[in-house]
Amino acid sequence: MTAETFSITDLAREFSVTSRAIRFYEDQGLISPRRDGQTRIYSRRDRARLAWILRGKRVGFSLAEIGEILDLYDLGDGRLTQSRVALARSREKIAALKQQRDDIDATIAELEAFCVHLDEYIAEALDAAGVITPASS
Amino acid sequence: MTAETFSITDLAREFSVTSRAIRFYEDQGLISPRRDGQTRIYSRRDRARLAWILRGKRVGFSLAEIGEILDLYDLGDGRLTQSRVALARSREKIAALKQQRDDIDATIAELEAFCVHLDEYIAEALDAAGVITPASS
DNA sequence: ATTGACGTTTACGTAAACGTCAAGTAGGTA
DNA sequence: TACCTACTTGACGTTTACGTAAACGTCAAT
Repeated sequence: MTAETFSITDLAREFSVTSRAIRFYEDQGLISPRRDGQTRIYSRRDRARLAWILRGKRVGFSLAEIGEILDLYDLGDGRLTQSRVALARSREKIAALKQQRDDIDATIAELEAFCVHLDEYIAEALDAAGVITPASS
Repeated sequence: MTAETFSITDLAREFSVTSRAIRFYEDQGLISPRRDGQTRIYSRRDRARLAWILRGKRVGFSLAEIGEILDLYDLGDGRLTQSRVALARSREKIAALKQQRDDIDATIAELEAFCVHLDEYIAEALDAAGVITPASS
């Protein structure tokens, strides 16, 4: 079974980030590991948060936005109004992400079409040079 | 039919960016409109490049990366080696984009699940307060 | 003739997300 | 005891992508 707690370098290695970055996320209020004296000790929950942070980054969220989202997860008191706000915010994020996914799909499509052109061009160029290409038999 | 040429503010308005940003893209070598004296005049090709730039940004490319990609499109002499490089680079970008799309899908799924929880929580809270909710009849 | 809208360049400012020292502590090992 | 390693907190540096202000030219309308 995986360990219950982790050091900062454990997490740094596991997620391929520097410990400097992890401390920075803490400065920004995104993680709050407990301490043993000065030393930070990360729980699995902290580890999960870090994973969220990093994926959020890959998806294009700023650290501030990631902070907001993580806050939404910890409603704490679970007040009704707060839940509603969280719901609205979450749906906004979802809409933004869907838009972004469409952008990505469009970009992929365009690049793939471009690859096809390149393929054809390369095949022709080789063909013109008298090289036998797989599809030109 | 749409105009053949555009001013910087035309494009700024159309794409909701500042003219400052557009000039900046020019500084970075991403667009090179022709000039009438000092004044920039953008062709439809320039406009298309700008659209590419902005979508590239939304997708998470840096301006430098966008520059690379745009360069790939203008092979110019169309040298064989260059085409092969372009092909390889394009496929790398495509792979990265697909990875990113998966990240986005995962994030959307997580947020949607969270929304479901919130919905349930809100319904329960209202129910407990004696409010009649649509699904609790 | 002046105002206003639009354009230009040059140059410094800024926010985000860390990198990179510097300088010190705490604990284990040779 | 000396040293090494891991960890800590500042604090300044860096890159990216523009914002913003200064100072000016151009042209149409009032």
